[in-house]
Amino acid sequence: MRTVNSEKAISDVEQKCADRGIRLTRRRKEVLRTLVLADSALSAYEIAEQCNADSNDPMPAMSVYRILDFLRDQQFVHRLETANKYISCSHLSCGHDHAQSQFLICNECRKVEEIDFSSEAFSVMEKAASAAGFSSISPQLEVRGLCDSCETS
Amino acid sequence: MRTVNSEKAISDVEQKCADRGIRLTRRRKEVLRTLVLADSALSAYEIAEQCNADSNDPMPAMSVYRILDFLRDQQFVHRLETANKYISCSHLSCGHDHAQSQFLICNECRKVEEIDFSSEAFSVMEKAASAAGFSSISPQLEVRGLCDSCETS
DNA sequence: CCCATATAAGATATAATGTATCTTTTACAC
DNA sequence: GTGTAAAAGATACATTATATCTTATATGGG
Repeated sequence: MRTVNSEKAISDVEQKCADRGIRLTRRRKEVLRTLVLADSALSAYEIAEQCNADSNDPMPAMSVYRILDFLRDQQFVHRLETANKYISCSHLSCGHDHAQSQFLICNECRKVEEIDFSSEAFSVMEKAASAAGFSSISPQLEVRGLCDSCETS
Repeated sequence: MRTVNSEKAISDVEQKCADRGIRLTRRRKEVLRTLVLADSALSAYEIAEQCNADSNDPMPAMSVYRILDFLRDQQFVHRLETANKYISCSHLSCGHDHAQSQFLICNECRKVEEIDFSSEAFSVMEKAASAAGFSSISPQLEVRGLCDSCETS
């Protein structure tokens, strides 16, 4: 498990949904829970598989995609574009917004860390982008590498 | 066309292959030329399609994948991980190595710019990564955004 | 020059990821 | 309760990619 506070994260999401006037249905909660409990980022089909292992009511992959769209719109889940996988936001229990999301992805063990680059780092990037004709850039960044434990082994 | 020097780029690659003792076969040259002439990044299947439009000898998609592997090994071509597309290196005619490759990708018109971030920008990122337990990170970075011309329209 | 070997290419099947669309069910307001 | 909108189910299919086996081509050593 990625966190000891999985249950709290889920109930915090429930509260946020209530606040926003949207529904965290049973199916959506299943998908969210799967991601919150996962040790790593999962593909949509892996999520479906995991849901099916956990319950008798089969979760079709198509539903997973739809539900991921919803959860991503709400910023509860991120899609890792370089990995075609999905991961729950590490700030589910925070009160404030997390428009920024930077990920470090280990090419060996697939571990993913969601970090906050300094605004300095981001503004350096923005400056370089702007010079190349891109004034507005996405704050989502995926950096591949080796985590320290994979590197030393 | 991305450059007026397409032909030069290709013959420079031929020279590099000769220097490295590897073969730039007809098929490989076809794929490379397609990418060098392309206005944008192409998927493997789009490359095959384009090759087939240009010649009578059908290029199977499987060959494209194999050839892309080769061209990527040699750093003549990059894979855009966030787009599942391929693009020729913008430094085909340079004498020196280009281990680094940073891309700005327009979410609207799909334009791609290959740029060189300052080493300062990269070291800022490395520092943040290192603090999060990733001491070795890949120099390939893909930043999504809107190019200035799409932004204003 | 011819053969042996290695590299490249061809061919086929299939896996993995994702989208489109139409129908049915469920939740919720009235 | 009934009507409406949102969610979920179901099916088909598109796109991207890998695995594997066979055939062709290039290249170096006799």
